[in-house]
Amino acid sequence: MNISPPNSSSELLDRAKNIAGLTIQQLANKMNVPIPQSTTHAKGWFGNLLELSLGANAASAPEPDFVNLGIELKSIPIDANGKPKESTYICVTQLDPVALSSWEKSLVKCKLTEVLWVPFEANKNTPVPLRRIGSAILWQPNRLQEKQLKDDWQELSDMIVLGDIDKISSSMGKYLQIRPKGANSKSLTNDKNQSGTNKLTLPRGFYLRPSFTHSIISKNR
DNA sequence: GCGTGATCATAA
DNA sequence: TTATGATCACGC
Repeated sequence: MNISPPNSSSELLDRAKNIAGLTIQQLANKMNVPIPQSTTHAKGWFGNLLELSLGANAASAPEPDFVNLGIELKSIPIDANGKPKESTYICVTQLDPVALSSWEKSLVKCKLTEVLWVPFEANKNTPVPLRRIGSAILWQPNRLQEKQLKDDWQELSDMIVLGDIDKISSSMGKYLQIRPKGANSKSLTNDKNQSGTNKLTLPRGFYLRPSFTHSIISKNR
């Protein structure tokens, strides 16, 4: 089942409203896709189902899911109290001096310009098919939120530019953190920011802490 | 390997 | 219980 991209943000919101309240089973049936037995080996499965359902471009390119609208789609697992269970992956940590030169040019800002958050139940006691999809929230960072992200981004980016990427720990950053993002701990990627010759390092990505995403999905409903 | 979609698993 | 560091699957 193929769904064309929405032509406007309101059309996108309408589509999201139409799937709110459905169980994962119901949405999977609607899209005619099988539900995995376990999410252990299908970690991004629900995110992909959501993309299909709303008509996102299926390309795995470093750009928003709805290119024409500049909107990124994020599914977010929440517990019974509506709190995010996990941090939210945003994008890879680019190890390129140009990309790290300013917040405005960063992939993080590009991805977080406007986001459609789709919360869903993820209680471990609820079988995956019975978990329900929540009400989507179309969000743009306010001035405070953008400053919070920018400050963390700046601090972390400065370290990378200075060649201190191996000193970065996930505990750094109040709202935005950097964590490993690779096939495994042996994965390597080229760090172009080292002084002198290039050096290989662990690939990493930017993530939003649960406290930040919680403020987004709780304030708006 | 890179970038997408993320969650898992264990240490703290 | 929470968060860090590790890992899974896919297209190219």
